[in-house]
Amino acid sequence: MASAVAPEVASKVSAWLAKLNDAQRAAVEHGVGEPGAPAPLVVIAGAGSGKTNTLAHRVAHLVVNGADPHRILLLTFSRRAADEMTRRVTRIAAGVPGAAAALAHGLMWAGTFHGVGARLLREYAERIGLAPGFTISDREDSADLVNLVRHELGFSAKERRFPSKSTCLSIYSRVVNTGASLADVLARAFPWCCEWEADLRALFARYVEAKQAQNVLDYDDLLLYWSHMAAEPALAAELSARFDHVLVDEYQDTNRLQASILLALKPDGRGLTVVGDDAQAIYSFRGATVRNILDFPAQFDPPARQVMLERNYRSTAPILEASNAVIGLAKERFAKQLWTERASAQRPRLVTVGDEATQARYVVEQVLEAREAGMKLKSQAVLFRAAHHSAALEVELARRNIPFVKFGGLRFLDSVHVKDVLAVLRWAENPLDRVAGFRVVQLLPGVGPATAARLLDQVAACQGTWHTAEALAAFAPPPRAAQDWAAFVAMMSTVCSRASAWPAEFELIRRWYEPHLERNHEDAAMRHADVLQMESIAGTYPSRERFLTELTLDPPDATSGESGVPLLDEDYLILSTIHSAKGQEWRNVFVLNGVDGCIPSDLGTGSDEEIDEERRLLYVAMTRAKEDLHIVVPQRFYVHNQTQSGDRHVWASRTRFIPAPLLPLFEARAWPPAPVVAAPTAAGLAAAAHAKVEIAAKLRKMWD
DNA sequence: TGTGTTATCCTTTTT
DNA sequence: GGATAACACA
Repeated sequence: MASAVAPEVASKVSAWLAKLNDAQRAAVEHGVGEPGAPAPLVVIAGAGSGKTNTLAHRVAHLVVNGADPHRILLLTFSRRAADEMTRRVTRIAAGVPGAAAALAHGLMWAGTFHGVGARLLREYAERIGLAPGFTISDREDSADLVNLVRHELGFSAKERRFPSKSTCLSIYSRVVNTGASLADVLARAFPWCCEWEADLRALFARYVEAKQAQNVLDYDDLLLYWSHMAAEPALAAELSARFDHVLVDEYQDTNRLQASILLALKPDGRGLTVVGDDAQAIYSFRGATVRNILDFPAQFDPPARQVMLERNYRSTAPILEASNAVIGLAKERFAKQLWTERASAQRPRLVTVGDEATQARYVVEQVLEAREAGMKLKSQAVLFRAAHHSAALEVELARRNIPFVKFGGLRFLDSVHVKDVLAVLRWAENPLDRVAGFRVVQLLPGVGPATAARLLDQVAACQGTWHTAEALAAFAPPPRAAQDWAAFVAMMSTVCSRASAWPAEFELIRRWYEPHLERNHEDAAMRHADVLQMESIAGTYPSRERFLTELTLDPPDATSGESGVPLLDEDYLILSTIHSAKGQEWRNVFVLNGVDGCIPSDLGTGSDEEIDEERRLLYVAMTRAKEDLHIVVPQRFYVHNQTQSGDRHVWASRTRFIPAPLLPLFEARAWPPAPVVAAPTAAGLAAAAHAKVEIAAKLRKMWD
């Protein structure tokens, strides 16, 4: 194949190959130009080893050598990663005539497992007995449905408290994603729920029935249906033949179910490439298993080719040494030692501060200092284990008027008002979506769960004969809701019949919703602004169906410290959970709360595996830094979760992942620097007395 | 049957 | 310190 390439193209290809190191090049060229589909390949790519770049080059290389981009499936961890990859591939292949033309529409099949699953299922829906108009319910809606079922089965009235709706859903999800038995999952991950095994089984059975009756799929279903579809002999060959190359990024964070999909698509592994780093596996809480990548080669006969990328291009040597040392203490890991040529005299800093407020001030001052020295805010990031760890910092940043964008944690979509509006859309899209309908009708004053249930039964009963709006009009509302009923029916009938085009119907819904919003919420003005923002986002999607699907699968994940997201050309600081920071890098990185109880989280210290996962989390955080790394250790820590007694602090100790023998790899210091204390002379005492007077005066002045 | 109030849970990370 | 469930009342 390569020999068929024109000379000027060949020289361009060799130019980009020359920029890669030997291992990267081996990964890029593997099997390309040989007859038949390439043998299976696994790339173990250390942090900062140019993994994304290598994968992008491989895709581009395949395309330049004749692969059809429409027949390449690229599975990434997030939508953002997929877009980034598509951009790079297009850029690399630009200038190669045939390839550039083929890539004019980008990569058609780049996305997350869930996103691609949703697309395939819509396409094949009718052949697998699924109504093509299915809606996808997010975590919260799925939990609400579990809750409905739970009440229906009478489990809410048990003498001993039944597990909460979200616990039930987590258990269900884990069973589905790991392929383990319910008993195993309960024993290993939810030991306190073992006594409920039989009831849970009944609950899950009803939950599945309810989803099917309502034409709703949850996240897990997107994978589950895909996996069953790919295993179905009638469809397997067709699906498998559809893609010549399947490439998977971040393979260490995939679960058994996802691995089974890959295997069904490419049973002999030919055409399959997976990339990942076992040292960065941080998603076992959602069923991911590092065994997927470790056991990948032996799955095939002959075993998959294995390429290791160990040269780090990102961090300076001292940062890398410290990171290597931290991960080196893990129990089980893949032998690999990252190295770099980027020398620096600056070791990572281990900074002890008094408390969280001081930690916030330290970060802000260091950020501004770096900013003064010419480092943009955007090149700096603050990382933390849990979303709420940044609370004190956010206050300080707001106070000092420093713009920031936060990734991870609470989402736009989690707020009640956003969910209310989405529920209207989802109900219109899918009249059988009971969770959505249940939510919508109860917005009307005078309508509660009982009336809502009656109404929904009636809507469901006349499916096929009547439309939703007609069923609503025929319903006799309770007296208190009578006044609002006509407007409600009018709005629903316009939206259901699509009498108003997308996205105009959004405005219709907003206008209907406004009075209810104001009646139910004190802070209606702020919430109203969110709804308006959602309206403008909605305008960027071609249809209601696309809007709903993509919003649940890929919710906007950044929240801004300012009102409204900062403009793109504006400079802002990045705040992010460590999980959301995966795959990214910054020149200057701060890790908050480097203490036991935060990293590792005290909720994750049950088993050795859990502790090792927390260790990898710290490793991921540290390896995001290119030039400077600060791990901040507050000594005094406010206890959020305390019983009655109230205002307690706890004395925290440095994270166990940086034990004493590792300290020489860090520059340890305290902040603010301890003042040089002179012996208490008479003059000193006098000065101290003077200071007291000044403070007292200041306090009084506060109220002038 | 709907709603407002109080008590009690749980509290990580995300497609 | 926030959401959710049980409870009492209208």
